[in-house]
Amino acid sequence: MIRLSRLADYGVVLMTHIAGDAERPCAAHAVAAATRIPEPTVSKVLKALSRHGLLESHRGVNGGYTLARAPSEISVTEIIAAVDGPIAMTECLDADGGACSLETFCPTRGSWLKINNAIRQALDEISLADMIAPTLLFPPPAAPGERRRLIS
Amino acid sequence: MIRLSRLADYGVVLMTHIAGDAERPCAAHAVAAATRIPEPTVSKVLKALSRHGLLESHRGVNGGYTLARAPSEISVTEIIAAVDGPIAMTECLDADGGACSLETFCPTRGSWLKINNAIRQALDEISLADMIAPTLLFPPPAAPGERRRLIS
DNA sequence: GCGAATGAGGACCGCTACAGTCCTGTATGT
DNA sequence: ACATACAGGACTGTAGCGGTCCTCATTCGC
Ligand code: FES
Ligand code: FES
Repeated sequence: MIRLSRLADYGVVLMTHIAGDAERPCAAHAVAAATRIPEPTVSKVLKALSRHGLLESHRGVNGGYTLARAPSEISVTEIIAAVDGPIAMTECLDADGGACSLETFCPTRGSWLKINNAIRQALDEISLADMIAPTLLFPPPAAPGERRRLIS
Repeated sequence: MIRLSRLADYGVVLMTHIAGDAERPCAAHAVAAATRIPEPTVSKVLKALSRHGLLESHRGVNGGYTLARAPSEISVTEIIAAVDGPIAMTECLDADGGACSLETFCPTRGSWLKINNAIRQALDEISLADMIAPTLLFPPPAAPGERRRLIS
């Protein structure tokens, strides 16, 4: 029902991997090998991440990427936004100039803001550190055949 | 950063419209005219909604659609799910059979569940009634030039 | 009973946006 | 100098989405 682009997902996975690899710069191809994500794509995502100040890049031999901040200081929201760009949910007010013809008359707009705030808040509260850490908070792994719907 | 499909958005708008029109059946073309959404599309969305038991349809002359339940008993989640179908955010476990090769090894999976729960909960708490009602809870209308990002 | 209105349920199709690839610089360390 | 690795594009194929249309089933008014 709600879709997060795959690239954004990659972003999070890559960030967690780099976060787990201490301070040593991780080269793109190394991360690609570790995560099994095609290398050019990894490179692309990593570049986006670094362009938005979430990663620091080091060129040259033995170069690579390191986290720009502590894991606890990086929220999932930032990662997603860096990769996907700021795309609004409803596209009513997407770029500039109301694309939506109903604009002020539509009774749902105010409510969408409320919803978006709720979601953003939920996402903001989750830091990269939370992503690495305790899987213990969650129910035991699903049975093999079980099919988990992330969002109903 | 997170996208809700346009059809799903339409679904919510249409539902609120019908909810506002009391118990009299609303024909598809009437709703289309009122909402300025192209008629065939309205028809499509409405059909999906009724197929999932959120609307009741009445055929024949003076037929149309009415809410199947009270507005307060219909959550936004249901509407979106009815139109978009249950699509998970990360597609790691999208349909059946893990499409994601990392499956159990990926440290982020547990956390995604947490995130999804948070989002689902936020959405579940909002009923159709909430969508119609008080826009008063929210800050005053934005200044003309202001550009609101729904989700950063 | 007949015909108009209205929904049901598909088939169909163009297009955008996403995912993925590649190429040509530029910087850095050995 | 050279190998390594990032930077920043351009480019492309494709799936899914948004939108349209057509044919049947049902119900009501006349
Ligand atoms: S649908 Fe665009 S403002 Fe409501
Ligand atoms: S990326 Fe698929 S389970 Fe983590």
